[in-house]
Amino acid sequence: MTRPKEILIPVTPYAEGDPDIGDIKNIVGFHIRLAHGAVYRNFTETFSDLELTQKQASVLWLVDDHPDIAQIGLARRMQMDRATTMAIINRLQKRGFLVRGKSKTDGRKQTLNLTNDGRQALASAKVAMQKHEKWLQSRFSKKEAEMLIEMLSRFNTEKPV
Amino acid sequence: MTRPKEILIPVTPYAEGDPDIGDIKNIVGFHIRLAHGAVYRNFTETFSDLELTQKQASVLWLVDDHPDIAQIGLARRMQMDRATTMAIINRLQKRGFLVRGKSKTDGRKQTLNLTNDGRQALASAKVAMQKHEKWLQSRFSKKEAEMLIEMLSRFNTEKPV
DNA sequence: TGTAGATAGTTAGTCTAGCAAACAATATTT
DNA sequence: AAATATTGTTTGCTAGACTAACTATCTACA
Repeated sequence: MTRPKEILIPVTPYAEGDPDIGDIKNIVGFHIRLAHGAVYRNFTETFSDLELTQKQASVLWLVDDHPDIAQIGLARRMQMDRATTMAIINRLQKRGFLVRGKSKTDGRKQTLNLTNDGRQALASAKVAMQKHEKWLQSRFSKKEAEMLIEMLSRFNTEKPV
Repeated sequence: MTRPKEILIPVTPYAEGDPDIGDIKNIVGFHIRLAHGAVYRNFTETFSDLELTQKQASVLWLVDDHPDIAQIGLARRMQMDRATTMAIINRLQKRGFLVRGKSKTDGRKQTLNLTNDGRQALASAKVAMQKHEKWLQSRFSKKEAEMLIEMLSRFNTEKPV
């Protein structure tokens, strides 16, 4: 492991002055991206043994929480389009973690359910997730974590009223 | 534009109880990913005329802020590896937005600088960024936005002390 | 009822991005 | 002087996001 001599923290907490964007340090989007990258890297490291990505683990989790869910339901919950969802489901199916079935109520839809292997993978994933979340949440008090989640969820609303 | 009949907001603000991860709704990583996705999509929409990605716009901005910066400097600031940085620089160079030069102080390094086209693209990007940030920050008070940035930046520290 | 439009899944193709591994050239350290 | 580190580069692989087209099915309404 080589440590860079100069550790550049590309951010300052915030800047004084008016909110216009003279400085990249004040761009919320920039910070979301950096944070996402850091979280992604830690996730990948934590899950390297399991060989599951964030998306894949989330899909396993959601399918387990919602048996017989259709791809479109997954897509909505994870805010992905159908094509992307297909690709992810295909990968998980190829590894034998879930199976597609026929919906009894809607001929267009299929049902998704975990296999035993899938359930086992999810169980391992939840253990790893605990470690990952610990890494994340160690940076925040419980109250702060709640606040962070609440603030992040505001991005997923259609439009602020 | 077809609107889904059922709009699924995949989150609840937070859940009561202890912080262990029985529920995907309490996973910070999950929310970061969703938020990042939403921000990314709005960015892409806002920047569709300019045909610039988040990364590309950020690189233009940083090169403008730091003339003669080397690729490795950019990589550190944006937390990318060298290979990824290469690819992004190559794309921007191919479009004539920046040029590579020779560093006078270190034979291994190259200098990056914007061309006139690059400066022009950045100027347009900053205008679009203003719109994008407005979309983002409309969800937050000024104080909340500052808090959010501060909290997000905690992910980019090595380890919490 | 019958038809037009919406929805769900699928496939193919394109693009960005991340990363590992290797290599050459240059700097730094010992 | 030799060993090690750093920087840029190339190649190859992977995941993921998106568009466009197509089929099958369902829904709505004239």
